[in-house]
Amino acid sequence: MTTSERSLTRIQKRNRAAILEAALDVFSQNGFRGATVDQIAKAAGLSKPNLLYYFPSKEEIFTALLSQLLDSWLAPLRDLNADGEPLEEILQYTRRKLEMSREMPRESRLFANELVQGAPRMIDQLSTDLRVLVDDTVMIFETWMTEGKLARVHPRHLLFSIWSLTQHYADFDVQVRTLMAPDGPMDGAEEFLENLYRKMLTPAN
Amino acid sequence: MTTSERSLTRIQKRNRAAILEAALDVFSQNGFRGATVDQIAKAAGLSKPNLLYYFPSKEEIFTALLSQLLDSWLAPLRDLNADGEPLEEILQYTRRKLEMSREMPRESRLFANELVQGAPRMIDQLSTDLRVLVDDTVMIFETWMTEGKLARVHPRHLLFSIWSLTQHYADFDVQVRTLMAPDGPMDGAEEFLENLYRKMLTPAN
DNA sequence: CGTGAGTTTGACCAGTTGGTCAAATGTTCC
DNA sequence: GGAACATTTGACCAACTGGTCAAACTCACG
Repeated sequence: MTTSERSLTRIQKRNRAAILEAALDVFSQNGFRGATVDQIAKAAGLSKPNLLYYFPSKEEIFTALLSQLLDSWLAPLRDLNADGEPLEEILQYTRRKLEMSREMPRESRLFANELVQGAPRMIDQLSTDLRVLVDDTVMIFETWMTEGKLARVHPRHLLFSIWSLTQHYADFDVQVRTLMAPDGPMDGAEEFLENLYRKMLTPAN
Repeated sequence: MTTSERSLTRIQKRNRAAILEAALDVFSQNGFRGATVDQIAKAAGLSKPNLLYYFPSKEEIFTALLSQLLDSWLAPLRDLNADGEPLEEILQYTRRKLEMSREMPRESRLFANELVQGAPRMIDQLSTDLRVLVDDTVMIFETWMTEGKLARVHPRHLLFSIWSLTQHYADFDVQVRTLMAPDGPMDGAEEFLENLYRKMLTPAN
């Protein structure tokens, strides 16, 4: 946030929020380059010059949106409790990520879109914030494994697997939907994932 | 293929191939809308009008590329042998998909880009060709499970899991690379996946 | 070689897009 | 009620983009 929340007019608050909401819609559907400022403006119920009165450029809308979303996107991982029961913590995290695929598919696709094109506007945050968070998580995983509370697997690939197995349902929704029909796209997904991680991660005695 | 391979000039063959190769590069990096005809032309070593002499439009380049690639992309799945040893067949398939992520990341990203944006130019093939192939595969999986040669899991989610766990490494390469450094992005991936599928799919006795 | 078909190109066009600007309209607050 | 400030808009612009076209050039082949 460049401007402090306090100094914002009633109208500024409403319009900035509407713009970011509209931008999420449009960017997640079309990617950065595929989205037009006009589309976003229309979706936000503003004229293009009016939108550009609130954000100086398309680029700025996008980065504002990214930094606003990244935090909440990563929150479940931060909530991982090192003192909890390892397998249950991981299952809980997986469930939350799967739920986010269902409830926040636009956010998932926004990141997917950006990542698949090399994440030109995200690399900095990836290599700092996310990297740190992942390193911390990996240490937790390793402690659990050393203590014999979790089967030994590569901790980073474990994390990737959770991300890809859950976000897949949001990012490639069209494909999943097509191939699951007439069932709903996520029918049975939770059971599948719970079984997968239980079998893989339950320590051998 | 609209034109039969036979009736093509030496030059036509060379240039059409160069264009498709260049198009794979450009489309996979930028998505359909993000790619410009000029970029593709330059990458193919042609002028824009010259490129448009071989393909009538950007759209046509893209669809030609898609239909050319989809077959080879799905080949490993077609090769699944219903009479083979179930677990080994699946591990073999997983290994091949992982190898394709390493060796053909552009193809993977091309499809990912398209799918994440709702696959407007692929839906037909998804709901016909791919759907049939998946249905066939599901039947094989179900036979194996009924015979007790494979632990019972949701067959469609099993397939999705293989796709997402392997293609992840190509599609989100930037992220994986950043978070795996200083190790190579795919170090340990094969072992991780083999362990995962063995543990999940080995039938309980 | 020369001729007709195949290939290449520069110039061009119309539509789209990100962004600007001055003027008009609203809002706030004394 | 009006001055100062915030918001909104229509008109506009330059850059980019997909695509066209006629003219020039190159190549295969008799």
